[in-house]
Amino acid sequence: MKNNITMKDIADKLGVSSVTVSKALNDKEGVSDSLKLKIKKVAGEMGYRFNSAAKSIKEGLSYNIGVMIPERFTGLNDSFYLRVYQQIAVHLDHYGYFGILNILSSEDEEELNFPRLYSENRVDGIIILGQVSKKYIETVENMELPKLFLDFYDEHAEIDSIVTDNFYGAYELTNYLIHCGHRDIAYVGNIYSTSSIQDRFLGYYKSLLEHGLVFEDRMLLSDRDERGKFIEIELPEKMPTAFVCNCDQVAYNLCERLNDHGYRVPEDCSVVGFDNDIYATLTSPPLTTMEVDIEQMARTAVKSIMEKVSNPNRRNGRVMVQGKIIFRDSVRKLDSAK
Amino acid sequence: MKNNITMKDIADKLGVSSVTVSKALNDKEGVSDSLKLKIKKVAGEMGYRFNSAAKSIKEGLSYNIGVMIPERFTGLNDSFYLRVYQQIAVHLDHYGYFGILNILSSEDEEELNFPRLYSENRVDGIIILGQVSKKYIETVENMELPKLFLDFYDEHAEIDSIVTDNFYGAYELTNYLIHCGHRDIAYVGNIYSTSSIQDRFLGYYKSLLEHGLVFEDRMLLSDRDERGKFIEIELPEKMPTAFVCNCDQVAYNLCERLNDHGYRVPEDCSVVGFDNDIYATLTSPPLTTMEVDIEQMARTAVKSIMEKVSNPNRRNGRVMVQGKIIFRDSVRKLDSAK
DNA sequence: CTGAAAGCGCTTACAG
DNA sequence: CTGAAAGCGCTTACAG
Repeated sequence: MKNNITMKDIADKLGVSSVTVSKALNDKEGVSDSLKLKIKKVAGEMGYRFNSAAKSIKEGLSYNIGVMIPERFTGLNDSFYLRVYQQIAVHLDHYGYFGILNILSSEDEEELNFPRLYSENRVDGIIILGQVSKKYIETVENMELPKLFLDFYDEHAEIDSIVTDNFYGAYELTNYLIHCGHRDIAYVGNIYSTSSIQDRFLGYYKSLLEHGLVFEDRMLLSDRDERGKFIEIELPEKMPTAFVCNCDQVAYNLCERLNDHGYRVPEDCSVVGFDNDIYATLTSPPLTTMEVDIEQMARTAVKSIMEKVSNPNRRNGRVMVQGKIIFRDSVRKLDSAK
Repeated sequence: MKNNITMKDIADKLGVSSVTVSKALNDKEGVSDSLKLKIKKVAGEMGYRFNSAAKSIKEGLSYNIGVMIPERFTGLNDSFYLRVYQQIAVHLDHYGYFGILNILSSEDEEELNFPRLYSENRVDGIIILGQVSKKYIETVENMELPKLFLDFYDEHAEIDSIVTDNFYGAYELTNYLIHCGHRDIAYVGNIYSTSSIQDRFLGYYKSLLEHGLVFEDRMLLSDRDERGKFIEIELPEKMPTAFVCNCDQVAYNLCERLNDHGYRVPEDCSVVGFDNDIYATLTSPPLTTMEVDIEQMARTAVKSIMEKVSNPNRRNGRVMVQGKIIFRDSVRKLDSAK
């Protein structure tokens, strides 16, 4: 133990009790204003630092929230989750909380180990950021702690979740294309790969249906194999006038491919992406896309987990966070547009 | 307080004392192997979770390390520091530690406030990740805690630091260009902007000197204004055969600019970058560049801070972490190359 | 308005 | 090999 200054030290110096010091420093009632002031002043002078561990042990609260990100989402170009985590940290701060990052190793996920965060009682709640295996979801369910899925959900698990509104987002983007006069619109993505890709496809599909447009098989282009590895996108014989891509990176790949085949964006084909990540600004022209509202997701997640910490029975169900369309120059307004 | 299971509960159940339970669970001496086993078994069955706060208060250690990142480095495309933080978290785990992220708001930096991390005694040490203001460096110096600068240093401050070997990295890259037969090599970067840009320039310069090449003013191209905002790079009248860029993003910008002017990479001009970030793979052809070894930086930082936690007088000085050249296709071997 | 006592859950000497 | 006692720094009743 370093020779830290404690409340007792301050109390001794001023000839009062440590109870009084505690009350003064926490702005509680029962200490005269003048004494409070004097105590705070001396505390400052002595370089007193509050010992949060002592408070924790009394209250049974750590004032930390754990954020678990599966290892596989932390690759080089995958900074999305890290940015979410960062926003979470910022918002936790408003509640006097801190965020502790726990990368979930593939091994622990496989072996269904509890995270150390949990078994050492380091946190008052856990946010699982990024899809974990079905099996591991059960492990999470067994943790006696407020918990929250962020950016994914499980239809069976009784755990609150917060996700981007993929369905509505793709629906809106497709509506926009139709509004611009497009009638032959393709969707790019392997819809069996992830639930977001599938949900975004369904939003696209709903828009088609609502506008009386017929979906044909040739309008669905795959972008990756079953293991998630990107493949070369096969352009259809009869070219659509517009493409809804399941994410910006794929939109970027598509643009490259279109250019290679002599198609120009947006003169010959219009393209929209999803995410508004770095790839959206690397094409020329930059992409019209759906911005995932990271800040809002983080804010909502923090609010939800804090509610659950103060009331463990609180249920918020599945919350959708809406994005917003970023209009850029990758969509052409056809003459047929009204 | 939630109705948590404590060591006392396990002790009562087995008719032993909590001291014995503590010893057993911590694999300390003084408990028979059979009792140890039994205690561990019961602990598991009862879903016992260790209360780290209680340990903290006894030992005066939180088993957390704080990582402070100035707010301005956490922008959209600036995931570098977040990736470093993530690696730090992974390595801290090996020591039984966790990482707590504290974004340093511009306001706190301006007003020279201690981070809450520190004033609440939440961590055993602090890693400052990313350059903070001169003034704030003094504030950091006043914190009575092991601390470490990561990815920057201050010539005056008596604080250990870990940085990429910018100087040697640029030196090596330039050597490589010369080895490929280039004699007229420009450097791209505002050398008054940051110390890394300057250090990289000096490495480039050393290579020129060593090879008897003369540096001319026209060979220094600025890439940003005094406020760090990228500007359009002005190509010199007499074009060099190769460019050393202070980072990949600038190399990317330069390639665009070269293409616009009808120069092809690497046929007409060779280009090398620095960082090996996403921009290095977005040019065509992809860039030969210096990979900053994030993993190594994080590992070194964690090792250093842990040493300082166990021995507060430990000084490691300024440690350089070497990168390695990633060879790709943006450099042409000239015929004059030996 | 002020403080003595008890307790949070654990660990560290020390005694048996 | 086992355990009673004390203590880490704080807060929460409760008494004065």
